[in-house]
Amino acid sequence: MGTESAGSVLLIEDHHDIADMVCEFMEGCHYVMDYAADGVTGLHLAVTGDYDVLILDLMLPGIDGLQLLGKLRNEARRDTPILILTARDTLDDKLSGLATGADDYLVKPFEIKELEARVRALIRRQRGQLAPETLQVGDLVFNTSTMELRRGAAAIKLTPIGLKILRILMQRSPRVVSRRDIERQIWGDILPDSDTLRSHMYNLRKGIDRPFPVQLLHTVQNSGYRLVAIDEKKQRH
Amino acid sequence: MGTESAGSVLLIEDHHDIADMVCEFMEGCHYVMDYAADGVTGLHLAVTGDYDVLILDLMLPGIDGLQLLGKLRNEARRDTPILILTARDTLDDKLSGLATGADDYLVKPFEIKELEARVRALIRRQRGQLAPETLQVGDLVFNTSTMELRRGAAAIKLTPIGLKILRILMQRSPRVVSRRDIERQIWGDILPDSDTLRSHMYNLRKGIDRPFPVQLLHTVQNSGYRLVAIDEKKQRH
DNA sequence: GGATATTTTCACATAATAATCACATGCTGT
DNA sequence: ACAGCATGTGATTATTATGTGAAAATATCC
Repeated sequence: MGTESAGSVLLIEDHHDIADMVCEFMEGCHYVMDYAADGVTGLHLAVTGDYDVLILDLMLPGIDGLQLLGKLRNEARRDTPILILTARDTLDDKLSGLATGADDYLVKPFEIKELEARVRALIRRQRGQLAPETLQVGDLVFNTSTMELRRGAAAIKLTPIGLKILRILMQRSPRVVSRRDIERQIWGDILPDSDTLRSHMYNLRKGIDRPFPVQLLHTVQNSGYRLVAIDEKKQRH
Repeated sequence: MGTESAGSVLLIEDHHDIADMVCEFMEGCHYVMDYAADGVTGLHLAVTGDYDVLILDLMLPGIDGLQLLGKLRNEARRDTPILILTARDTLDDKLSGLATGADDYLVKPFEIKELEARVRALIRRQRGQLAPETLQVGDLVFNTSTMELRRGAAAIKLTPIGLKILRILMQRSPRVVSRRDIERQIWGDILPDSDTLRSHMYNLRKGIDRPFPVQLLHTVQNSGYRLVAIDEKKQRH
């Protein structure tokens, strides 16, 4: 069952030999390939279909590749990521291709592996798979891009510093994070006079743990704190 | 008015001559540039700062560029678009760079204009500027080509800056947009002396929220603002 | 050039958050 | 059991962030 698709790709290219080679290789990498040999067909497919990425040759029978690109972006208003793959290698070609709305530009002759790597990068970004915007520990979910925090169904409100501390703990979970580490990340080198962190940890715990039956935030004497879902019933030194 | 920023870019590069050249050119194109000459500084800036794009050299004093990239993606979990700019030109270098999480890879020596075009493409995609002409959040609809704005049946009139801010917030909805981010997109790096944004946010809120029962514009202390329709039901504290 | 619209600046109000403190509780090794 | 330190608890105070509204400065339009 390992045959999940790596993504669907439309290749618009009039050289059959190159097209075949690309399709074959990409299919070997689990992409679902579609193929158009001329601009009109290509544009039509690009508008109607739902591809993760387009690979576009610039010199096509029918419509010129740049025109196609322009139409797709400005008229059809599709924002499918586009990689231009062409023999045109002058600076101006690259500039106008990227300016018209392409996301990447690769010059022939090219390494097929590089093509695949660039396509993968485009898909990865499109899907937002780079850095998941949510951190999760147990049933605690922190969406760092909306700053929403919830445990199970309940929304939780924390203060800015509380959130910062929580983020650090979630990032390092299930490891122990030392007080000093937290302090340094929050305040840098000039720490407050008093042991403020204690209060913050108290309030953090009040927010994320007190209303719930299972504790996530654990104190490790003399070491620091750790955020973890599992119980330590097994721990019995 | 006039000096809108094209985006903020962090350049991590240990060759001062290249760095100077790049910064100078990019600033000429209205980018706000920041610069780190070694890996540690670069990583720190990348994690704490809030850039539209990173340009990363692979051979750095301190941390290796690939390590930096990995840490940024996997530990700090930042998804800032990254363009690798390096003299390493083997296929394997490119593959591992892209695989580790880079979005683009440009080999030295390079054309500065191509670098700029690629950076621009990354920012364009990140900001979703190919977005549909009508933006919608809840019952708030903004037609960006006619500049018409309405909430439900009611037409709303805003000032130019108000509209710009609103557009930024709508494009990124439901995400939090930091004040700094908004300020940079409106004023570039020469900000007004006073905290003008506050007034604008006040007026924006007056325009789009005050006459209506459901709030769309939410303040997130110490982070920024976000525009969302759905609201937090029950909160605990 | 004067009317109009927009932006910036300011002063003050309010809300939210952080620092500090005093005391309570709990753990650790002898 | 005890001393000594580490951490929890919660209230109080200080500080900071943001909201509010108007007035001054600036740009824009005819």
